[in-house]
Amino acid sequence: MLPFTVKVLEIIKEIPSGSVMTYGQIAAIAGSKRGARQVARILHSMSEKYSLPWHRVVNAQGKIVLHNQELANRQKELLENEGVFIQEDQRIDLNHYKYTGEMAFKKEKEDFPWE
DNA sequence: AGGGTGACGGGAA
DNA sequence: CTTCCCGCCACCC
Repeated sequence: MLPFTVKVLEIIKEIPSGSVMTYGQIAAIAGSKRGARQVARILHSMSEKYSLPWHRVVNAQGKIVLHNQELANRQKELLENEGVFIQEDQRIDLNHYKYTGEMAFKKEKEDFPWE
C-alpha cells in the first residue's frame, strides 16, 4: 500500500465526531496538494474494510458529493446524528465544523443554528 | 497501450 | 451568485 494511502487513512481516522474535513485538505496534509481525487477514490474503495469515519469527509464547498444517492443519505444521517447541522441548501458551514487538526473549536463566538 | 472517468479544486468570466 | 474550464492522477476497462 502506498505511503500516501496510509497517511490518508490515518488522517481520516483522527477526525473527531462532530467535525468534517475536505478531500483537498486531507490530500494536502498527506503530502499531495492536488490529490483530492485520490482521496475520494481511496474512500470509495476502502471505507468499509478499514472501518473509517468516511462520512466526515465532504468537498471544499461543504457539500456531500456522493453519486450514490443511498450512500449520500446515509452520510447525511450520520453527520446529523453527530450534531453537524446541514443547511437547507445541503451545505455544511466549514467555519464551524472543519477540523484543522489543532484549533478545532477556534470559532465559538458565533451561535450554533439549532440552539 | 491508451483513452475515459471520477465521493475534487480553484480560477476565470 | 452561476457556469465554464482545465489541471490532476490512479483505476478500470
